[in-house]
Amino acid sequence: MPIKEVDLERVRELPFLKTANDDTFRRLIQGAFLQRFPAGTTLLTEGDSVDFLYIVLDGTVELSGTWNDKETILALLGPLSTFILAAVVLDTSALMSATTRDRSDILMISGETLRRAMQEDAAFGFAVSQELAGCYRGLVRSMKSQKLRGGIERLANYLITQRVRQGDVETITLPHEKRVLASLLGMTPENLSRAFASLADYGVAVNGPLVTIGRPVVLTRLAKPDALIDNHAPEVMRGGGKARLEAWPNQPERMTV
Amino acid sequence: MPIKEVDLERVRELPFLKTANDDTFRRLIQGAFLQRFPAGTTLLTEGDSVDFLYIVLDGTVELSGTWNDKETILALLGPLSTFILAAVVLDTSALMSATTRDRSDILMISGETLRRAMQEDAAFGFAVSQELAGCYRGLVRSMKSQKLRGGIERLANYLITQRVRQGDVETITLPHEKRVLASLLGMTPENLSRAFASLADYGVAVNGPLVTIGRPVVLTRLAKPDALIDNHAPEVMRGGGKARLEAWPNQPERMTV
DNA sequence: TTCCATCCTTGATCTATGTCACGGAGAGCC
DNA sequence: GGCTCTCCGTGACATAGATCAAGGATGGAA
Repeated sequence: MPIKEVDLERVRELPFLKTANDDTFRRLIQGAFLQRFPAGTTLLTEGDSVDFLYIVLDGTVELSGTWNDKETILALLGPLSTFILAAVVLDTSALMSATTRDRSDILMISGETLRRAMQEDAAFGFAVSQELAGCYRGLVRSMKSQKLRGGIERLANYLITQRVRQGDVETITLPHEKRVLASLLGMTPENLSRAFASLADYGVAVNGPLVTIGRPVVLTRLAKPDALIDNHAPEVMRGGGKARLEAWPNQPERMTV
Repeated sequence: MPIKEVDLERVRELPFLKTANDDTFRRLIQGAFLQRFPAGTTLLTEGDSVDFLYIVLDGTVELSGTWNDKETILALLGPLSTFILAAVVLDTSALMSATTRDRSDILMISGETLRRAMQEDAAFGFAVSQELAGCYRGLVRSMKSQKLRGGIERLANYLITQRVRQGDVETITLPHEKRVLASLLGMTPENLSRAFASLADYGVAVNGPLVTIGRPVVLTRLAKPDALIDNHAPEVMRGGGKARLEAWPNQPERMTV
């Protein structure tokens, strides 16, 4: 699948490619592939050695890990996310599997070329560091959420984050199947159902993939969102008024769709 | 506290400084401080803006996060670990608090200088990327352990990792108080006690900070260690023989003490 | 020595979460 | 319509983990 001019322009706008000089950019693109995959395609299995940096141009990619016949989803990535960057930088094997959830257009950049470019174009190398730092901080946030909050609280905060991202609407649309969401939030589908049921007391009404947040203030009081865990970018949080809610800066961090 | 020549040599050996050119190294050190802190000193509180990259030269530093009056330990760092690198690279505020657990010697490098150096010395910038990538992968491992394993399994794997790192000895020494270990493993101290008690059936005997692993094979059968979760570097795993145990490469990743 | 503080352990109990089983709603198909 | 499939919700139950309370061990400090 040829790389279209319009795709190139989109990719060029990625933060970690924006500061690269034209020469670096050209080199990276020259050895790159753009491929369209159907839903459910396994792009990478954990343990595989990694030859490419992947960039989601369209669709959704799920990053997951397994152990002892159990599986968990670690992140869901939408357009213009990179993944497997850390493994590429270290030229080692992947710790996570990557699977498409929708039909997806994926740009694959040669890992070898990327590493060489980083060592020759310092501005580009710095931008990659920033991208990695963003991924790292995204994971720190997930980890804190996982260890410090209970299931209902994780769900409540997820809903609030979605609400902000979807433009403070009253009714949000869950972007994924509920069993996928359950795994991302670290619980079973059965428990997610029950968590939704519990949130009815806080003004949350569920209708298929549509979730109406009738009393955002009440839900927020339960969720206690925190700027150091929840990344509500690009919108800024209003209301609430507690210490940590006062300043809610945009974080240039990876967003988990 | 003046920076001694011997300290400089140790710091120079850090992977992420080894490839830096002499000029870069000199510049980084020039604006650096070496400070000795007593145990229990808070170096950084989550939310603080970050001006320095920290490097543990001696002692132990705990990275923790809080929410809703609960606290959890995210990592315990020993000598020659860096921390808060991601926040420095992005010039943003810290997501974790950092506290000394022992008396500790900490080298502090100006964040501004570091960022400038990265953009001027591509080899150095690349090395920082590798350091960040290692931190990221360490967190991915923790996350998988947290979401996929139960408390007893997490403890069992912790013990096996310690055994490998301490040189395959029969009796290992827990490097931290048990309540600290409990928080790191994501459980309460009470539950850690009970988890130790359960492991008695698998040949584990506890005596204060000394833990004797009488039947490593039996414990390993329970723990099911996995190269994609547990980082047993620098030693290589022997025995076991299951698929994923065959190759257990040394991972150049951050080690959580 | 006695006192006190800290850390750890243990038992009783409660809560959260996982597991198993079942049934309904809806989509696609013949 | 009737079939089958997947996803979702729900009840009954089992298990893991948290909480509360108490007490034992240890190691200073007076």
